[in-house]
Amino acid sequence: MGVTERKERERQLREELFIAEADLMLAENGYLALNLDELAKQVEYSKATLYNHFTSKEDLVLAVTTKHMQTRGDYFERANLYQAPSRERIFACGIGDRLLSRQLPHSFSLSQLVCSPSIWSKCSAPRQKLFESREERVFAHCSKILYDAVAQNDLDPQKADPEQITWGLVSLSKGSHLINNSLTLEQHSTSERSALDYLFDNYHLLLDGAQWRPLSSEVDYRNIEQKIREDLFSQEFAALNP
Amino acid sequence: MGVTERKERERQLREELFIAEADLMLAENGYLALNLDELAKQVEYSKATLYNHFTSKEDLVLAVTTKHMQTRGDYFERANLYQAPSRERIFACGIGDRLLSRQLPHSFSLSQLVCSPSIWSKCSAPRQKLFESREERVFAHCSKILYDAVAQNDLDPQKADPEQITWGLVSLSKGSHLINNSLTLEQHSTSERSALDYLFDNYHLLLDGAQWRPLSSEVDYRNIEQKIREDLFSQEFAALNP
DNA sequence: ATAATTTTTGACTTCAAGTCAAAATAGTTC
DNA sequence: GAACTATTTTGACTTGAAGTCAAAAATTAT
Repeated sequence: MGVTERKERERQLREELFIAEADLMLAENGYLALNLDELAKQVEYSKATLYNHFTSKEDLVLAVTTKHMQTRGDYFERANLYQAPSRERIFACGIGDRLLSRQLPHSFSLSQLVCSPSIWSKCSAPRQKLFESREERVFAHCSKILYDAVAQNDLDPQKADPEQITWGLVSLSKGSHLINNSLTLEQHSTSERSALDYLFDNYHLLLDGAQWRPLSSEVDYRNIEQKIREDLFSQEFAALNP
Repeated sequence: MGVTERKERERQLREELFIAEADLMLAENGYLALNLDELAKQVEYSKATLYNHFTSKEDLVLAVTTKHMQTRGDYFERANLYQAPSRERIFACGIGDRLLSRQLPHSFSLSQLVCSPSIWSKCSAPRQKLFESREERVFAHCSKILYDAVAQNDLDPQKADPEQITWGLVSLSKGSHLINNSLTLEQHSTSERSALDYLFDNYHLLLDGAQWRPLSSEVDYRNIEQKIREDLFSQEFAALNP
């Protein structure tokens, strides 16, 4: 008798509906403007039903963010499995990251928010665990690429610590997106380009500094960027600008 | 008759008291836990008096953050006026930045917060202007150092765009602090060191990538870090660990 | 001393998160 | 298919904090 299973499936579907709708609203107006009364009306359930699924507003936001992190993991997996030199594979992670931030411009500020103590502490333990495992998966793909880079002699761990490089790249990405979401910082550019426009250039500055071969003086990473877009993310990029 | 002046001075002092107390409370428990009823009790004024000074809770937080930005500007000014090669001066900015984040560990998340649309839009125009000018001052000191680096032939603008480098360094700093404040990200380190511990190493990776002379293969920036601490920030660092 | 002005405040409104007992619905048993 | 049980849903409620305002208190001017 599959009644329990069917019910569970329905519950799952309902939850996904809630998460998807909350995602839309978050994309629209951000966390502080997210109103559960409004969301309840939108999904045509009562607010109390929402609280049947999520322990708090924060818990709901964590669920949305976990979904985003799943997608990031998918993109990084593709990058990791890509048949290319290690430096191209790590670059592909960056391109996937950038793609995600175009598809879901609010994903960066959400994951910041969710990892801050005041939000995190109000989330349920199961959802915290799930988010952590999704995030772990993202890091595991990075680490694998770093490991291969050393194994394949593209990177000398004596010259630059692989873990350091990982944190450098993550910092660059997070920082650039942060600046991009900031209302004041952008203004200090004298050119029209801003932190996010320079992100890939700065990746390569850092990787050149670490002497991760091939250096950007040896190959043209602008062309390689195009190649990676086509090889790994052609559908997604095509769908971006309709 | 200096009655108006005296009153203005008293008002100013009162405001500083409010800001200082709010700063303490923010350092303690963060933005979401900041309660204006509690703050009013603490400073022994009514909440309505607080609203006589600040148009909203957000406006108060912006005032706190502006004070922090003033200090950052002071540190960057010191770095800019330092009699040393350009690369040491830009490094000194990084050291000042890091110092500030030790003195005021909450300053980073506050300035993030304040520049997000939902907060920024609830602040008064005069305080927005003030914050922007404080931030502008910080950038102006950076730009001056970049300009000098090119003028003194330490940096070739053909190889790496000075504006790009600025954004790279700012991204690295913001990103590392962001990670440091995140409850989940830190866990993915296999060593005990984390993003912030690697920050200066990554600065130098980036600056080496940009070929900003002297390269870290030519001089020992660990020693230079000690020198800068003593030359520019000795008092502040001494006061840090009581 | 008194009138005018400014400052301060307690009591209020508003809004959204979160709770809960009762109603509605679905499933089970005879 | 009626009666009983379990689960799900909900409207109406409580709570807590931001923000408002008219009146009281304090200060200054005449």
